[in-house]
Amino acid sequence: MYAKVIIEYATKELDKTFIYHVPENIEAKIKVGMKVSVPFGNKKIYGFVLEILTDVEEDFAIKDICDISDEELVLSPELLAIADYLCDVTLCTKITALQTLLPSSFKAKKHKQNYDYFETIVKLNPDIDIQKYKEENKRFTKQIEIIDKLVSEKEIKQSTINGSSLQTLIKKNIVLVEKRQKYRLNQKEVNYIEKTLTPDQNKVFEQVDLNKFNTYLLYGVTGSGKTEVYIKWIKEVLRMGKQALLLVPEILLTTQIIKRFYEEFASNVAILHSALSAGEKHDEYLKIMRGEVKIVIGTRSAVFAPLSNLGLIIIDEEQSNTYKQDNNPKYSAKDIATFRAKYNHIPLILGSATPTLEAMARALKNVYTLLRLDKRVSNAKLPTIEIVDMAEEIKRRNNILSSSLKQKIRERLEKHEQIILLLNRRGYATYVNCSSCGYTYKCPNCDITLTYHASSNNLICHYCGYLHQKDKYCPNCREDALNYYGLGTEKLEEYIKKEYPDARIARMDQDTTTLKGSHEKFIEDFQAEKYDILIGTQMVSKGLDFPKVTLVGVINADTSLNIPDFRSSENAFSLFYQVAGRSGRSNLPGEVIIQTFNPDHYVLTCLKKGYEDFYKIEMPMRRKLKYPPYYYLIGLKVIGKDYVKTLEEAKKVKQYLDANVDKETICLGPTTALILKYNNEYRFQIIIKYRFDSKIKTILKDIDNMYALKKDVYVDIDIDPSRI
DNA sequence: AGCACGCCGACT
DNA sequence: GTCGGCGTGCTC
Repeated sequence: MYAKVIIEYATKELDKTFIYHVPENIEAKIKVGMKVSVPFGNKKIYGFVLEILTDVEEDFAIKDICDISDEELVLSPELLAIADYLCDVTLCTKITALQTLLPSSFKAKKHKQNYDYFETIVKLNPDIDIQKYKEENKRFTKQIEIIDKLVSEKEIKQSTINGSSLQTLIKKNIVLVEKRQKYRLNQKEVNYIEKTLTPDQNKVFEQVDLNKFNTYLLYGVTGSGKTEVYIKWIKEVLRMGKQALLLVPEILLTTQIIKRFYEEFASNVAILHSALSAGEKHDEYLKIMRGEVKIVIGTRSAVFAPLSNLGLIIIDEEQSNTYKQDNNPKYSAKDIATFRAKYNHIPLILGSATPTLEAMARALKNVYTLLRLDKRVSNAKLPTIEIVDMAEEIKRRNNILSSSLKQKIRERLEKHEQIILLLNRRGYATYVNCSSCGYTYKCPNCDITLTYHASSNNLICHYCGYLHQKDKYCPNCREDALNYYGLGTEKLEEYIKKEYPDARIARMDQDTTTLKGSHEKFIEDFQAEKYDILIGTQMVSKGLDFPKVTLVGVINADTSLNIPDFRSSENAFSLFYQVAGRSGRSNLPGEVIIQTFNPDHYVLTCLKKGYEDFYKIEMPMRRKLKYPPYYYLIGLKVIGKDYVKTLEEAKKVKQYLDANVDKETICLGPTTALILKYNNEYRFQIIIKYRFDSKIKTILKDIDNMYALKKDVYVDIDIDPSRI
C-alpha cells in the first residue's frame, strides 16, 4: 500500500505530492486526510495524505511513512475539496490551503507540541467501605478530612489537595486517580429564554427552504431583530439533526449576540476566533470534530469549521470587510461559505442593514432571494439625523464640537441618557509639525506621517508599528516649535473631559482595548450605565444594543469620506448608518448629529433617506467607473527593495498582461500603490477590470510562477480585493 | 524549505 | 595547501 503525501514546505516547487510506502503496522489505520510524518531528504517532516494507492510503478526508491501524527485528525472529503477550491481562487499552494483551514495546533509543522490539556482528579473508590476505613484510621485526621471532602464533592482536582495523606490514600486504593482531557473553554448553562418572533420576523423565517442550496440576503434595518430569526432557523436545523455555522465580523464586537446564543443553545455552541489562545482553539476544534457541538460561531476562519453535517450557514453583517483575509491566501469567507453551502445542498443566509452593492445587486436580479425586515421591533423609530456644516461652526470658533452637538450632549447628561461619539481616528494628533522649519514626522520605513499618541508620548506609524519617542525640540531645526494637528480620539477625550467635567467618559479604541477582556468590560460598564459618554473608533459602531443611548455624534465624518478607494462611500455609508443605529433602540427617541465639511456629500444626504437611495446613486457611479458589481477586479502589487528595478518589473508585468488578456479586459497601471513605500519596500500597482475573461486565471498563474523564483522582486495578487 | 554538492577566493 | 562563500539542484 502506498500514499500520496503533500508535505509541509509551502513553496511552488514542492507544490506536488510525494509517494510513500505505507508500512504494515499502520495500513489498517491510515486514511486519506490524515497528518503523517515522513522522511524527506535526510529530515523527518510532516504532511497530509491526499490519496491512497494499492500499487505504484515508479523507478525511484520509495521511502516508508514514519507514523500517523494524530489518529483523530482526519480531514473530511469536504475539507479537502475546500482546500482545492482555496488553491484555485487564491493561487496558493496546496499545503498553504490545508494549513489555512486548520488551527495552528493541527497544522503540519516540525516543532509540534501537545495541545491536549489534561486534568488529574481524585475520587473515592466506590468498592471500599468508607465508614469502616474511617473507623479504623481515626487518628489520621488529615486523611479523614480529605475523605469527608470527597464524600461531599464527589471529585476534586488533585493539584488542590495534594500531600502525603492523599498519597497514602491513593497507595491504599481508597482514593482513585483519574486523568481526563479537559476543554479550556466551558460554557456554563444559562437560563433559557423563549422569545417569540414578530409577524414580520416569522414571515421572513418561513421564506427559507432549509432543504436546498440557495443564497438569501436578509436585508433588515438596525434593531429589526435579525438575531432572533437566525436563532429560529438554527433551531429548525438542529431539529432536522443537522448543524449550523454562524459567521460574525469580530467576536469582540458581537458579545451580545454570543450571549444570546448561550442563553438559547448553552453548551451546544463552540466559538472560534483569533483572540482565543492556541490551546483554546485546539479544544474548540476538537469539540467540533468530535461532533460534541451543533453550532459554531466564529470569525472569518471559522468558515473552515469541521462540521460534518452542516445544515445552514449564516453570515451576519455581510458588508463587513473582515470576511476577506488581507494576507495570503487572500480568501473571502463568503466564497468559501458559498462553496460549502453548494457542497452540502443547504441555504446560505447573508444578513445586513447596509448590504454590499454586490449582494444587493444580486438580490435584485434574483440571483439571491431577498428577505426584508423594514421595521424595528416594538416599533422603535429610526433616529433623526442632523448634518452640521463645520465650516460654519469654525467661524464661530467651534473647532471640535458644533454648538448643536454641545447643547444636545448637555441635555442628555441632564436626563441621564447616554451618548456615543464616533471619531474614526485613534491617537492624539494625526500629525506633528514644526512651525519654525515645517518639519513633519514621517515613518522611515513607510512614507506615512506618524500619529502622536499622548498616553505613551510616542509617535506611531499606524501601518508598520514604527515607534519614535516624541522629542522636546524639533529634530530638524532644534527649535521648540513642535505643534499638534488633526484630531484623534485621545484629544477628543481630553476636550470632552474639559467641556463636561462631571460626565463619566470612556474611550474605546485599539489602544485601550489591547488587554484581553477589556473590550467586554467597556461594553458591560457602559450598559450598566457606569459611563455617560462612550468615545471611540468604528469599534463603537457595530452590534451593540444599549437602550439608554439616545444621541450619537459623528465627529469628523470627512476622515471616512475622503479615503481614496472605490468602496469608500459604501464603507462610510455603512459605518455611519451602523453607528446611527445605536441611537434610540428602545422607547426613547434617538438623534444623530453628523459633523462634516462636506454637508452635501451624497453619503450624508442619503443617510437621512436610507440605504436604497444610496444604492440608487452609487450603482450608476460604479457602472460608469467600471467597478464592482459591474466589473470584477484583480489587484496586482509588484514589490521590491529597489525602486527602479521594481518599477521596471511592474512594467513588464503590465506588458505581459496586455499581450495576453481578452480584448475587453482593462489593465491599468503600473502606478505607485496608495502607500508606495511600506516596510522599506516599494510597491507598484496594476489593476485589472474584467467582466468575462476565461483566460485570466491562467495568465495570473503564469505571472505568479514567473515571479515565484525571483527573489528581489515579487508579485502579490489579490483577486476580488476588498479595497484598492 | 533545507540541505548537499560544487567550484573559486583569503587564511589558520 | 584548506575553510567557506553561496549558486544549483534535489528531495518520494
